[in-house]
Amino acid sequence: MTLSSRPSLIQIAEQAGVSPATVSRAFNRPELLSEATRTRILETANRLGFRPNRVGASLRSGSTKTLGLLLPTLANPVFAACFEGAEAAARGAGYSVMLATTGYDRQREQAAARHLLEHQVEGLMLTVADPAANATLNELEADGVPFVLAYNESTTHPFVSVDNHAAAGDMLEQLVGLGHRRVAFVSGPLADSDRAARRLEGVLTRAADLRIPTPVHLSLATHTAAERTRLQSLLSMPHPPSVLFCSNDLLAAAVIAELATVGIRVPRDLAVCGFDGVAFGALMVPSLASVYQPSGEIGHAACRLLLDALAGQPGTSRQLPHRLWLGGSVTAPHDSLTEPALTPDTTTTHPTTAPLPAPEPALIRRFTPC
Amino acid sequence: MTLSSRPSLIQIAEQAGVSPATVSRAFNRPELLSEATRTRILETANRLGFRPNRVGASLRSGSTKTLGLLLPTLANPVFAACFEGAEAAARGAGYSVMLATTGYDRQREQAAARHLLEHQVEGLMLTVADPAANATLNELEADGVPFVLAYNESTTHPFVSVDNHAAAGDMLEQLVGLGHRRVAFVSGPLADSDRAARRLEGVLTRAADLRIPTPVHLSLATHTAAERTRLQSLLSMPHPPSVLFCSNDLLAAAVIAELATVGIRVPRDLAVCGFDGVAFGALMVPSLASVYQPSGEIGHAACRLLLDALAGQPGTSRQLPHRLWLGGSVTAPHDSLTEPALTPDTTTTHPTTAPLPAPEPALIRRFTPC
DNA sequence: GGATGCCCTGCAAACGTTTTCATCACCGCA
DNA sequence: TGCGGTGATGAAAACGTTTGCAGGGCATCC
Repeated sequence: MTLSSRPSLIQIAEQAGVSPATVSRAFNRPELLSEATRTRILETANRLGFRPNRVGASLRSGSTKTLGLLLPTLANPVFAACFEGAEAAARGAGYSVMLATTGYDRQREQAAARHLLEHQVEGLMLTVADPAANATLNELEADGVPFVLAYNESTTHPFVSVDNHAAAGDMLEQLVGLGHRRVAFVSGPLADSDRAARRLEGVLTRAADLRIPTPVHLSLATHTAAERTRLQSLLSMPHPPSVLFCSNDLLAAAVIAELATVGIRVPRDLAVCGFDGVAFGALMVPSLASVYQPSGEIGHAACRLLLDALAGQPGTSRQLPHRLWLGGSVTAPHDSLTEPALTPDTTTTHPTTAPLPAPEPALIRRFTPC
Repeated sequence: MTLSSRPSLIQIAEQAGVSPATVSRAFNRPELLSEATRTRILETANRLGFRPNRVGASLRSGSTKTLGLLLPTLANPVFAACFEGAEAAARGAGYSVMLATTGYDRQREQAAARHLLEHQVEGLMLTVADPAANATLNELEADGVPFVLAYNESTTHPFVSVDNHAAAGDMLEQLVGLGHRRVAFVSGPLADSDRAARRLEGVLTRAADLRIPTPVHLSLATHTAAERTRLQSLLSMPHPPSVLFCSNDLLAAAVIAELATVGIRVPRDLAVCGFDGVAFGALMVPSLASVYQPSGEIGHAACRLLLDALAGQPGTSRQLPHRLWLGGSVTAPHDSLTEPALTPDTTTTHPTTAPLPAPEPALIRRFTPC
């Protein structure tokens, strides 16, 4: 019933009649001790409720066994999944993860990175707006802090992502295969996301390959009232797009909701697809067509890459395979019969494109508890 | 270009020609120093790129300025928002948050709590299955570790949540006001979530108050194939429910998707509502009717409560106000004309029930970057 | 001019652990 | 009997910081 704080290693040593060093060894190098002393120590520790103090250990050993993870926001389930993947990988290696979110704000990004470094994280995993020009990254580099990018792609820094260029191209190809010719790519400000920029590029490149009209790019900025009219004016052009390819699923959902308010039905009047493959997209009605990227694995792989680097095994950047999920939000355009459709075998194939397995049969299960 | 790790406070002291103590004070108690020495130290620190080592500081001061947050999963945006709220509150007070997820697993819960405590977090915020009987909580209590529950309600432990009982009752009342009489409450196993249990209770109590037939409870467990048929058999009863009240939004979305596969349209054939008020619910078409709970603020308030307790100002549990969001997934039942509707003023009113402000006009903005 | 007090700074211990080095007992072997 | 080796443990320093205590300098006041 005492509120006495837990005993330290020293008290265990005294109680067990050994030196502090021996107690330490009982936990970290048990093979060095005799059976007898080891069990005696473990028993005393148990009895007194000993809990090793990582702060002391970290200070002395110079290793906190902790990694930092810097993400834009957890409101996007993509990043939430990334955290869980990274955390699992870290835990598997005896490491902890310290998470911080930036809200897409450069100031907070830098502040958070420094904060994590003050906590002596041994390395960092992060997603930034544009790795090619990023103050935080430069600082890390200058400091010699090991780090790995997640979701970003870079020629100069280690990263884990999907091949955004190819993935977006693959989705476009599917759309074209369904008969779509007039495509609009919808995104936020490209300066805020190199992913969106690459996806747009991928769409444009593949469109040229497939010889369809150059897709329109609609970049929605902050001010929504105005953006709403821009979206509508896009759709009231003489030859409006038959499909909107949104740079991420959250945006796609928002766009679909927006369209609904002006009476445009998806996919009947207009097809819409997204990018990310978030779980709730599969629950939408119709389900959201999307490019699935394995977020949990991205986090996991980024963490592994970082851990390997810390262990002196630098490893190499990875592009994990994406999958196309052709949900009900995309169908053939209603005027598709009036335009010649490409035959499937004129389209190029990509090794990373594979049909997504049947929709998760146990979604209910995963969402049941709370 | 040197990979030299950052200098310690000692090097700064040497360079600036002062004692380590003075350097420490330059950062923590600057008012104690003369203008001259303070600026000299700060300059040297800046020049050498000094970064205070929190591990050393924590060890000496006995305070890590870090709190633990233990949540079931980030896959549910409710908890993601909770983290961001808690993190903001902590940051505002100079604290950090260390997050761990349990995946609704008791073993992991306990392990994670211990892990956080080894990291010397000064207190814990957590969401558990049932606070009335929880090994982790008992251990914390026995250890005298300060903690605050989030989302859980408890008579014996401090918590921050909404009034689940009243909130669910209020939603039921709205449904009844629309003409619904046959209600089914759908949840996961109640043992996994005291929130769901309280919501069910709230529904049953209010149903009795309003003198409508006792709502049916459908508890969906793990095995989905079987659950699917249970759901369908519920709907093929002689007098099937006209509305499904799901214990959370993710479940509601999954149920709606499930219904769609068997040709049941929402809300035309059956109304569905959820609980949580997650952002993507507002983006669904039709938008998901739900009980909105302020997750960010729950996290924020829980953190404040914990911080106050650490500061010796114990504070009291809080139930934050909920809001009803009457999305398009709920309309009057198609047979409502055949049944007498209660007049609005026969229904009781609750202070925490207030109409939700117009749907977030800038949803697109929030989801644009990635 | 000496006592008083305040402002600024330094000394040194302490936080809890890890780790290097040394010690000691004991065994086997020549 | 002596010697090298091995296995088990201890002594003590170190990690980077904070903080109680003390002291020196300087001004103020009687």
